[in-house]
Amino acid sequence: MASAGADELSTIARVHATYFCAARNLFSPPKSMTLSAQIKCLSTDALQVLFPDAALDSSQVTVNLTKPEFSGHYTVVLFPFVKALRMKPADLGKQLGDYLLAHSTLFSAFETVSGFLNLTIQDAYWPGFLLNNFNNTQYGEAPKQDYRVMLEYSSPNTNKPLHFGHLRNNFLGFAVSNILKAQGQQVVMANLVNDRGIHICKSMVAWQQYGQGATPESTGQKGDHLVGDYYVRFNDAYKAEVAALVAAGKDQALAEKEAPIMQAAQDLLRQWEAGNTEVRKLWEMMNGWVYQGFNKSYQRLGIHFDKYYYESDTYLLGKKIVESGLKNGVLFQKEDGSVWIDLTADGLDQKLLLRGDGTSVYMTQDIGTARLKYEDYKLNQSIYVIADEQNYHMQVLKLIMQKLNEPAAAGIYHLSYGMVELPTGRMKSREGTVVDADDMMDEMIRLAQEQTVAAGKTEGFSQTELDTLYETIGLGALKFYLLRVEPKKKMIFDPKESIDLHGYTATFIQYAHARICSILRRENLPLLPDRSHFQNFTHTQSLSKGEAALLILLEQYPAMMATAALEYNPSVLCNFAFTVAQSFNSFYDDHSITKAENEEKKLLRLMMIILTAQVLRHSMNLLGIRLPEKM
RNA sequence: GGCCUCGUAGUUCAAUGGAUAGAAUAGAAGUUUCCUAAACUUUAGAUACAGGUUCGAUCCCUGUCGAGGCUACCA
Repeated sequence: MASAGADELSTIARVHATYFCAARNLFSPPKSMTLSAQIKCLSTDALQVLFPDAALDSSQVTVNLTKPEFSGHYTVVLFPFVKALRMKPADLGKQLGDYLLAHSTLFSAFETVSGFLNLTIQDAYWPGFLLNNFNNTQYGEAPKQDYRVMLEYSSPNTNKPLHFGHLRNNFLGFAVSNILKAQGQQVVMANLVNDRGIHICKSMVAWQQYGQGATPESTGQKGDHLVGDYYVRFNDAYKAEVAALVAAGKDQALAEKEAPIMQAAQDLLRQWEAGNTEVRKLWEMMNGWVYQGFNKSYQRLGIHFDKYYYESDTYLLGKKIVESGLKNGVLFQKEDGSVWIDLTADGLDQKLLLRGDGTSVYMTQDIGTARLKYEDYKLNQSIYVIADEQNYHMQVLKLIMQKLNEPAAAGIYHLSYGMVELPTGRMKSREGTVVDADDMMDEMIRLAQEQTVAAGKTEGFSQTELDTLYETIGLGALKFYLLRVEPKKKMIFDPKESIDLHGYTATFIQYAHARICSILRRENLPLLPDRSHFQNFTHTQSLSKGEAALLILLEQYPAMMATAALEYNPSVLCNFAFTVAQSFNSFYDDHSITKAENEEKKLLRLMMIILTAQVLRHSMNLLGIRLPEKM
């Protein structure tokens, strides 16, 4: 898991290193490189020319953004060279700065402060940048490549509705899929439905015993919620039975095993696996209810899948692979007939792959699915979006696949994320202490409506438009809230405190976007005007600090996207879009656009805000967040 | 017990080994005859603890303390 990530990172690092070294085309790095990369390239070459004996290479060159309290935009860190070259930082900075200024048109000034060389990007850089990109809907994306990756996400159990924790999984999987697509990869979004097993049998037993034929139609209840209620019902009954047995003098462990309703559930599972027609019919009916419910939720969440896998279809393949592994001697059988793999040599434990009664476990089915996925799409990589409680499971899966000599093994990567917890601890659907996903969506939309009305912002909208707006704001806030934290960190959500619509939120970004659209409407311009509108643009005046700050940010978008993709980390885009919106708001505050000082400034700023809106839309749309044109 | 995460302002989150640790929110003080004040400006406030490596450590290493997860013939 961590090691897979590290491998990936070091591979990319190597690619970059060779790229920079190969870019020996002195002082004319490719235009397609980001500013930061160009500066790194230029600085490396300059250092090698100035100090040929020092054997410096690009891996030692660090380029950062200049802190706002200093003048300049990008900073080269000089400390690493000071010792090797036996020079004072100020002297080194002066030499390097002079050289860069003399040999590149990128910079207009430099300043050395302690061990940092602060470089100022020439104003003349920006007109070309803007004209090339301001209305480019693909700005930030990378070219298509023949790299096939599957993202498995959502992967629900069919015995209960989605809860708040599942939402993190769904948003994360959807967002990362889109980010990788934007990076040119060919992505299959897959959903592996855990449709069989003891969990659904529990709901089935409870429904048989207490349901009296209830259906979604007869109760008016969403199917997944209906089935989920019987799952809770099962556990209530189970607890009562265990308590009764214990009160009658039974040992706790024995009581848990012998409780009649549990035995009934296990009996159902055996009948299911034996293909009992009645059981299969009940199973199909109740799963069908759940799928109807899930589909409604998915639709509302705005997520979708290219491919569904069902555990009931793959577990037999898993069994087959396990059986052949047994023949090969990779696996072994215990006296009771159960099948195991011994991973103690790898520092792990022995792992069960088939029960003594021949029924399969979770791992068995995962083995089958992994092979099936690989054969279906000839994948370069297979990413599993699964909570970190399954880190061990995924580590073992990959290892078993390797030992079984399955070609799918190499591409398996676990995108592990921290669980969403309540202030009181984990959500437990068995105990009914969950924040329901559907309820959460309702609540967010309600909140959006309440605050929109309170702010008096409903003028000029039809009721349909308002409903759409509330949903855009409410669901946007929900998605942003769950995506803005780095995936691997766990997060705590307190239902008593509603999700904010101010500050570091989707609403903030949506508002900046709406403001830009408002300006464009005023100017009778579409969101993405034709380049001919700016044919007369010439650059003669220097940029203000606010203009330069926003441009520096916008230029970083492709690099940010690449980072988000490399780290499988949508929070990078949340952070970036928020910073852009923040920078725009400040800019907006002390620069007039429609009433700019002169035509040149007006055209410049129009291009800037058009690109700003484009970047905000592009980044947020990847996360499944829509930006309204009016709010 | 073993293995793996994680401890940063009151709170929620940032910070490829680089400058005086950044935001948001809550707190304090301001801004609207001017393109949307769901905004902007100013202000106060934090690296759990102890060592080590380094020119430089929130980041890497060791130990202590604290939180969580895994270690099922559950999924």
